[in-house]
Amino acid sequence: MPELPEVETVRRMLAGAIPGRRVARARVSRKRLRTTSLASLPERLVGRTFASPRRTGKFLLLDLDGGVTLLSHLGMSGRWLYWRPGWNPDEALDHVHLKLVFEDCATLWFQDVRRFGMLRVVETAKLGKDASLRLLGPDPLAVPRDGAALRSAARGARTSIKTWLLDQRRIAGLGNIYASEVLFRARIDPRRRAGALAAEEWSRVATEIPAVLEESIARMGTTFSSYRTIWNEPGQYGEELLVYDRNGEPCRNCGTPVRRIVQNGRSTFFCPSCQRREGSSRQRRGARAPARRVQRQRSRRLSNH
DNA sequence: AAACATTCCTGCACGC
DNA sequence: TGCGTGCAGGAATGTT
Repeated sequence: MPELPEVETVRRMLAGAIPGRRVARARVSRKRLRTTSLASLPERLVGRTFASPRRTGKFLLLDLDGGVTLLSHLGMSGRWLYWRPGWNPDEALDHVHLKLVFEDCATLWFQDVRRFGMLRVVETAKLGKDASLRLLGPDPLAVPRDGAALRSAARGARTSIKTWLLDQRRIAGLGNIYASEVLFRARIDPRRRAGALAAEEWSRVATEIPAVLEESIARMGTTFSSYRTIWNEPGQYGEELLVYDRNGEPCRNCGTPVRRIVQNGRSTFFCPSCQRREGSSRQRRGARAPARRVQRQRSRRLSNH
C-alpha cells in the first residue's frame, strides 16, 4: 500500500544504499509497466552513478550522474528490493521488471506483481515539465498547520472531504489508508463536502496530516498486504491504525463499531460517533445553499451507497 | 470470491 | 447553444 510514508521509508533506505554506486549491468522484463515500455532503460542506466534519491508525493526520483533521473511509482504492488550480504532473493523473485547490478555486485530489484507501477528515465532538468509530476500539489509534510492554504484550495469544492484528500493535485501523498486515519483523528465526517469545512476544522486536518504520516514513517509505513522495505521487511504501522480496515470493530476512542462506506468506488472507514458535526446551530446558520441545490446533493449522495 | 493499496482516462452534468 | 471545469466511474492486473 505504498502511500507517502511507505515511499518515504523506501527513499530513506535507498539513500543509505545506492548513492555513489555505479550501474554495471541492467536487465528489464518484456512486460509493460502501466503504459511504458522498459526496453530503453538498460542503455540509459548502465555506466551511471546514483546520487541521493528524492521524493515528490508518492513518486521516487532516483537521480544519476549525466543529468538523468530514474522516475518510479510503486502503484499498488511495486517494491524496490536491495541486496544485502547473505541474502540473494533472485531465486525467489517473480515479477521483476528491472534488475540493476552495481560494480561491487550489490543489486537492486524493482518488483511489481500487478504492474500498476511506473518506471521511466527522464532528463533531470525536465522533471518539472513531466506530465506525472507537473500537476502534483504540495508535500503534506510541509503543509502549514493553520489549514488556511488547504481551505482556500478547497473553496467551492463539492466533492467529499475524503475524496478531496485523495486528489494528488491538492496534496500529494495521501492515499486511501491515511485519508481515513487523518479524518478520524481530526474528528471529521468523511462524507462532508470539502468546500464546507470550517477554518477550525481545516486546521485540525492540517495538523493531523503530517502527524499521522510522521508516525507511520517512524514505523516504516503500513503493510496491508504487499508493501516491503528495500530489506524485504513489512512496515509496522498497521498495528497503530485507528479505523482503516476495522469495519465493525470498536472505535478505539468510544467503542462504537467502525463503519465502512464506499466513496468514489473506494472504501472509507470512520467512527459514526466521533466523526460528526458538533453543535448544529452554527451549521444551520452556515448553510446558505438554495434549497434546490441541497436537494440535488442529497439524492446524489444517497445513490452512492 | 469479492475486494483491493495506485493513477489515468472517459464522459456526464453543471454553470457561466 | 457552446465551452470549460469538476466529478464519478471504470480500466489496468494478480492475489488473497
